[in-house]
Formats: sequence, C-alpha cells, structure tokens
Amino acid sequence: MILDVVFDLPLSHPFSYSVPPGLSVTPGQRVRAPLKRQTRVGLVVGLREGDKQGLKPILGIVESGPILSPAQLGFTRWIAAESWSTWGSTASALLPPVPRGATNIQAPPADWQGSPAERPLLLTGGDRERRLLARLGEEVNTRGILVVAPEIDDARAWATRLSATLKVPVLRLDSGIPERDRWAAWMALARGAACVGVGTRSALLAPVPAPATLVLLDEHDPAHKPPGAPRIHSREVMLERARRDGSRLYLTSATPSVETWWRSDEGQLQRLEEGPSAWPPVSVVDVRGSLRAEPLSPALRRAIKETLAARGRVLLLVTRVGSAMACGECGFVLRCPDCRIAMAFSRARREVTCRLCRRIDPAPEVCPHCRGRQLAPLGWGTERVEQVVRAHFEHASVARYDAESRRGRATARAIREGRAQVIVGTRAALKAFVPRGPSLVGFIRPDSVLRLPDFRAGERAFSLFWAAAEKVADGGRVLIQTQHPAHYAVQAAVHQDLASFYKHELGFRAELGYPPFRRLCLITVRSRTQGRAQRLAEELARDLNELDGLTVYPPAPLGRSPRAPRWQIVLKGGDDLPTRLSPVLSPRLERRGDSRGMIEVEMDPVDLI
DNA sequence: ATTGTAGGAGCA
DNA sequence: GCTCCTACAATG
Repeated sequence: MILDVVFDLPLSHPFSYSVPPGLSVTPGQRVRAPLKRQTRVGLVVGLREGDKQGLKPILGIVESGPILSPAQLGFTRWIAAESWSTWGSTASALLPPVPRGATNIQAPPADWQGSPAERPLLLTGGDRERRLLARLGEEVNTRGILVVAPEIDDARAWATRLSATLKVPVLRLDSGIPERDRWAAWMALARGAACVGVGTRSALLAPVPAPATLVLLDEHDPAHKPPGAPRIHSREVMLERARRDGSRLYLTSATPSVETWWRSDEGQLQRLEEGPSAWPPVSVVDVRGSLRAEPLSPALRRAIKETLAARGRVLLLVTRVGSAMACGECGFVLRCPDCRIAMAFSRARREVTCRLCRRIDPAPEVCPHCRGRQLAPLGWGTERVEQVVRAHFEHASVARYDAESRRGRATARAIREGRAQVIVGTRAALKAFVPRGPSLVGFIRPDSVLRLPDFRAGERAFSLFWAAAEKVADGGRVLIQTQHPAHYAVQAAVHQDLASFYKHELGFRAELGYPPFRRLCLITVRSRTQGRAQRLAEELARDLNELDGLTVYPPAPLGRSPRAPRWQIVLKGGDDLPTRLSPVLSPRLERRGDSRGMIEVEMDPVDLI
C-alpha cells in the first residue's frame, strides 16, 4: 500500500510513503513522516496499490484512527480549491494542533449523516441573541451544536453563556485554551461524549454529533476571514458544510454582509426577523466647513456635558488610531515616500509610520516643504481627541481604548468597573462595554471610513453606526459628526432602516460589478526588485486576460518600498472564479522557487486597500 | 517552508 | 585556488 500525504506547506502536491509492517493507516488519518531530513505531521489523503520502490516509510501515526471522515476529507479539498490555498495548509489550519506526548487515543471518524437539507437561517434584530439561545435550548437534546465566533473573546463569552443557558457541558475549541484541551475537546465531540462545541475559525470542521446545528455569530465580521490559509470567509465554509451534511445553520448579525442580505432576498436563506426593537435617538451634526481645529462640535460638547451630569458614560469613537501630520502654514501633508499615503503620527513615540509598508520614521520638527514650525497632527486620532476632551472636561475621568495598545486591557477593566467616564476609542471599545453600553456614543468624524477608497466603505461605516445604536444604554443617544449627513449609511442608521441601506448598497454594487454580483480576486506578486515584480505581474495579467469571463485590471504597484516590492492585480469573475483561474495559476504555483517572485492569491478579499 | 547544492563573484 | 553568496531545485 502507498500513502499520499499532504503537509502544511505551500506545495500543491501530496507525497507518497510506504506503510511499515504492523501499522494500519487510513485516509483522513494524521501521520508523522520524514520529509527532507525532518519529521513532520501530515494528513493521509489517499491510499493506493503500487510499487513502493524508493519510497520512505512513515514513522508513525498521530491519532490511532482518522481524524477526518472521507466526506470531511473531500470537504477540505473543496475549501482548498475554492480559496487557492494548498490542501495541506488548509487541513492543518482546520484541525486541532497535534498535542505533545501520548496521542494514542481512539479518534473514530466523525459520523456525517445526511438529512434533508434545510435552508440556512439568518437571525437579525436587536434580540437575536435571546432568540438564538431559545432555539438552541430546544435543539440541544436532539442535536449536536457548533457555535463559531469571530474572535476568541467572543468564543469565551459564548461558551459561558451557552453552558448557563443549555445546562450541558460546552467545550471550547479555540486557541484561547491550552492545545491539549482543544485536542481533547475535539475528540470528545467525535466520540459523542459531548454535544456542544464553541470556537473560532479553527473549529469550522469540529465533529459535533449529527444531526448538527451550526451557528456562525456576527457573520458580517471581517474577523471571519483572518490572514493565512485557508483564505476563505468562515461563512462560505459554514454554508457549504451545512449543504453537504444537511445540517441546520444559523447566521446571526445586526447588519448582515451585503452578500448575505442579497442571498436572503434571493430566497437562498430564510430571514428570521421580528418587529423593530427600541432605537435610541441618532442625530447627525453637519460639520462641513468646521472641525479642522476642534474635534468636538458645540452639539457634541453639550451632549457630553449633559451625559456626565446625568452620571452616564460617554464613548467617543474615532475611526483610526493614528493621525496624519500636516503643516499649518503651507498645508503640506506628510506622506510615505514609498506608498504616498499619509503617515500616522504617534506623539508619544515621536514617530510617523506607514500603514501599508510599515515604514517608521522619526517625526520631523519642521515642515519638510516650507520649513515652517506649524507641523501638527491633522485629523483626529485617539491620542489627540483624548487631550482635547481632558482640556474641555477637567473633572471627568478620561481613558483611551485602542485594541493595538497595551492600554486597551487596562481601559477595558476601567470600563467594566465603571471608573472611566469618557472613553476615547476605536471600534473595539464598543465590545468592552459589558453588559451595559454607554449613554452617549459620539462619532468624532467617521468620514474617513465613508470615503475610504474601497467598495466596502459604506458597509463598514453602516455596521459601526448600527452597532453603536444597539449598544447604547436605555435613554442614551448617538451623535454622528460628519461632512456627509445625507449619506445613505448615515440615514439608514438614523431611521433604523436596514432595508434602505441594502437597497442603496446593492444598487451601487450591481452598477459597478462588485460582490455579490461578481466575485473578486486579488493577486499579489512579491519579488526582490521592482522590475521583476512588475514584469512578472504584467506577464501574469497577460495570461489571465486570455481566460474567458474575467475582468483583469492592469497590475499596479502596492507602494514602492524598496525592501519588499509588491505588485497587485485585481480580478473580477463569476461564481466559478476559482476554477477559472486554474489554467494560469496552477502551473505558476506548481513550480516554486521561481526566484522571479512569489505569487499570493486572495479570493474574495474583504477589502481592496 | 526549508534545506541542500551548483556555480559565479570576490579574495589572498 | 578557495570561500562566500545568491539562484534554484527538491522534498516521497
């Protein structure tokens, strides 16, 4: 017998091994095998007769049985093909890490029983969590349940919530718990010793007992498509899994992705909505022609004052962490010399950094253009807004919250314990308010989000406004300072009108050929020199142009950092885009070590910048 | 990804 | 003639 084994490597082909006597191995089983002078863990994807001349034997098995059933194995191959990730790295990302030490525990193949396919369900509305829990409560005695959250913190919170509500053991499968425990949780589900699992992306294939109920929380969250293989949104994996094994699937979201909303319009999903829940007053402050020198409009200042007087808490949301630097005399904006985007200024570190190429420079003392001394941050980052708030409200306790900084944790605690009265933060700060939200959420100036040169800008901004309105405490309010008061994302949040947002957004997407009407793909070429990257990108674009049914945009440099030259090609195509690319991409990705450059493929990118 | 190797440029 | 570095190929 010959084994075909795939590894967590950017190699598309499997490797063949012989089986030493006395060992029985089946497809879907993990094994240790010699590869290039080292021992690696691989996944057996095939078993065949043949001449084992010249093949090395595998060194041992990891689990004593297959960790994936034949159906699941086929599913991982589908995911890999759909996302242009290799089979091995896809499987590796979706299986529990191999624990050290004794692993000789029986891991029977997951039992996937087909039941009649049900239409997936989309839960929206303010009380969707309560409704979801109620449904899961009804199903827990007859079905296995798998809940996938966008991030570890959410998985942790839901594990607690579920075990309190369902009154059964709930096993965590995310990387917020020790590897050994993750592995054991996976095995316990496979064995049927437990029926409820909660995790993040890495739990997508978790073998909850059939018939299964699958849940994808906050399906619109970009965190469901993190960097790294497999480069596919967890939503697509869940939809396909439900389709394949006849599981019930719930997607939940306050503001579903435009793709999901469209699918429900098309009847592919069933929307479970209830009448509108309570909605706070959402007011808009038109700041056209002002707000250059002052982030707090008189209306926002008044709102903060009133909120503090009523012992409420205030959250001021800024839409980026850093601020650009501009000259007050000549208007010069400090840009990255390579990428030409404005660099973010950190006062504390006296540095400017480029978001795109990560270049870090010391902040200049004088304007490089006119030598003037009026160089100051432009726009409003958390640091500057915090300073301004402190100046205006001397007696209030002000804290800053951004996910990037270490201060985030401390501030989160301050928020929970009610010590902070005014919090200046980014989107992540909203989640830190548990269980009660702030009484006032002020958007300092979300226009940079609305105007982002990206087709998802409107969707992003809308979901942020909506999340804020949902989170606000009883009797609280939301205030949006913007230069685009009539923008449909702003207006839909003001009027609590989901449908009108999607109507506008779908119209715009249809017109310009964006998802869900066409699929996007981003191909990045990296090379040692600009010239090579450019040449390879142009060659690739020429080949792609030969394919039918694609729109190939001309290759463009992604910044001009001499250290890591990158060129990018944007593609549009239909539902079959991944397979369409095969004639061009397969041979190119096959032969590695092509020193001319590295080709990276990102299907269905979440954003284009 | 990682690692071994062939062969060219640089050096005593 | 020898070492070091980079380009490139192979991994079963």
